[in-house]
Amino acid sequence: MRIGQLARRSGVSVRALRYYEEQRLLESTRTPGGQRDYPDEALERVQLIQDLFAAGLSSRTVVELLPCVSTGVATPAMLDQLIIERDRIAARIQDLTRAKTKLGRVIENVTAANVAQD
Amino acid sequence: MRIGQLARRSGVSVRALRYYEEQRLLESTRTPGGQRDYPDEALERVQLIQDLFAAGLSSRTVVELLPCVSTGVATPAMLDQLIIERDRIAARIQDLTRAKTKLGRVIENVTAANVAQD
DNA sequence: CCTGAACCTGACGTCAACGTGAGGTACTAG
DNA sequence: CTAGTACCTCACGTTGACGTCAGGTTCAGG
Repeated sequence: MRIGQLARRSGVSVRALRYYEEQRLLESTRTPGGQRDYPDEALERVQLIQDLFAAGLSSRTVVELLPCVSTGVATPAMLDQLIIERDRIAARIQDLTRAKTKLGRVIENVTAANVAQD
Repeated sequence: MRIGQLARRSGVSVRALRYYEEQRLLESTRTPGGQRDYPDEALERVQLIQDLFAAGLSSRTVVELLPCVSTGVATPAMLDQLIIERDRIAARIQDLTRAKTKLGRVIENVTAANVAQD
């Protein structure tokens, strides 16, 4: 599969895929002409990368953790890092939940005020 | 209260507080000498700003929503925006929860493998 | 009066994850 | 063989929320 197709299937830009390769998050073989060629598994991989990015991990962290995420094998240091990141995500969820609750209350207030006004 | 004290109390940097003012998120009166002077309520305000930033809102969005967040009065457009942001946060929580679950499974796998190895 | 800490205003630097040309090469259909 | 599209590699631009340095001013204590 070439880069354009992978981009369309995964929903990320061609530029992003090249960036992932630059950051060693994603590999590709090359055609004799020098164009990138991806196996089908690349799609999953890209989606995993996107998930981790969406979770706020940096590409540096992702590149460190990808091996054990895909193979299930990790050094103690990698395990520590995994736990750190999971906890960071959990904390972030707490933050977001608080903010959401706050906004929710504001919405209730505003709605109530508007209804009262009608 | 002067800017240094507000910074220490709120846990944000002096630079950040000046930035908030630049973005019209936070007001201050000035001493005759030109130094910023904050009322006690500024502390709450800063914490609210931080919460909204942490929730991924931009300063532009925050400056639009702050009035109704603090006063409880909103135009229909503001209400729409509030709802949009709340839903965005909810979606983000979903993403993070998925990522957390994924990492959690990886951690389980790794831990199981390591235990088996012992 | 004088010093050291805290403050002031510009204004340029940073960082990540790409976007966006520029200028050239590879692949595919007819 | 020749379009037209997809692809390639630089390499600079973007955005948001500040960090940081320069050069000067204000404030509190002794």
